[in-house]
Amino acid sequence: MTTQAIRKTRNPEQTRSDLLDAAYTEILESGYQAASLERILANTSVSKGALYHHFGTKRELGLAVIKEVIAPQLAARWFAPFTEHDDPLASLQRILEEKIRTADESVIRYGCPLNNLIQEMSPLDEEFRRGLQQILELWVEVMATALADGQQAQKVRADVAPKEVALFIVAAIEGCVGLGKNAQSVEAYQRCLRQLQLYVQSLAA
Amino acid sequence: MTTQAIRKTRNPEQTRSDLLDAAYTEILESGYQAASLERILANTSVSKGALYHHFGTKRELGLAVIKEVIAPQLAARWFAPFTEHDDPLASLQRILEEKIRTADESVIRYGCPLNNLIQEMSPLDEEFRRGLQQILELWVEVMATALADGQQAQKVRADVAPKEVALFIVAAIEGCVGLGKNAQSVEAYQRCLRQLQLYVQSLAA
DNA sequence: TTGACAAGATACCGCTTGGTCGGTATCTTT
DNA sequence: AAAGATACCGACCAAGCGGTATCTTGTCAA
Repeated sequence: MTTQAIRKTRNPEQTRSDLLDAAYTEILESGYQAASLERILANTSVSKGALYHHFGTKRELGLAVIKEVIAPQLAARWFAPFTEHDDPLASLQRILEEKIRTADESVIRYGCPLNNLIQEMSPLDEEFRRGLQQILELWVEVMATALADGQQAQKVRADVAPKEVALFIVAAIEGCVGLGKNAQSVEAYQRCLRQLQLYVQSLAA
Repeated sequence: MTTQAIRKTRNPEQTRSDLLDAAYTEILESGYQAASLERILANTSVSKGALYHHFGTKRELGLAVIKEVIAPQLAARWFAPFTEHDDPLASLQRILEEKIRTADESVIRYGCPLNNLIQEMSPLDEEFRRGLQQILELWVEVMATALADGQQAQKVRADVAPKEVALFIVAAIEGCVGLGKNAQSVEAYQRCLRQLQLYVQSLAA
């Protein structure tokens, strides 16, 4: 016989979304493997029963965080701006300028959630890897397409290989975040992105 | 009363070094937090008592791996080649060419031990962060010095800022490894490094 | 109004984890 | 040879982990 501390009103979608948010934060702070379900529950005042009602395993929760939290977040912050104009280099410069301007301690502290999970999980779990890879490929594709369009519009040098350069730029971005994170220095992060800006500039026709 | 399975001959240095090697591998495969002491012991046939004789805590073992295994390894593979010649860009191209040529599944599978630990540990443990930062700073410094020397010798464009560019190159390298790791694709890794080569080439006077 | 099911609660479980501790064997010193 | 320090052994421990079982309660269609 148990007395239950019942939530007044039910709201399964809210519960699910609360769990995803808390899990996202916990994973960002501790990594996936070290993420504690107990801690996630404590931060949501959701019960373990509710958690396992919505997600079959910790793994499922982690995969859902990738698909439903991280992917949309990156899409909004990095992909979307490209589709707005016909000069991809200008778009990219604007994005980078924005990142440099708004860089603060929170970005530098925990780094890029995508990159964090890549380094930790991609050798350990094939499904995690594929989820992350999907985001990465979309990112590269969006950028490559924009670069190719830019070539048509004579804004981008004809000798650049769009896919290759897009891949490199994504790599450089992740690298910059990573270095800034370890230096715990907003300034180092900004200096690194500035060099990337110079590189992007050199791609102009 | 316990009967002990004694090692015929004592060899503390060997034991310590065995532990460091096994810990390095375990950390590379699982990350630091998920690294299991039991598994390390199983791979070394060293007893738990011996481990805790040489290292006070798991943390000490991890820090020792950074200082005594990862740091020298990176120094040998990435720093040393710079001091050999007076044309830093040529040195760098040679290093990158070598990396592209010898890229194999093992590099792509587990990525860069330095980068892995950065993403996982730098927000969680200040001493880990400092140990990793020391390696990073040395790397950047070696490269920056080489670039500055290259400017003196008129081999490097006068308008490049050595420290900034060195930082960016290190970031780009880590980024390339990271992307290759998640793509599980030697080819993606190579393509990414090729773009870095083109960038390095553009620095020539 | 009621039956069926979704949603949520909580006590509990087996297992692994990093770490401890009393003890023993070997090596060095005197 | 005695003694003291160093190296090593392995049983044990508390805590935290992800996961399960069993229960109650809210919701809504029939």
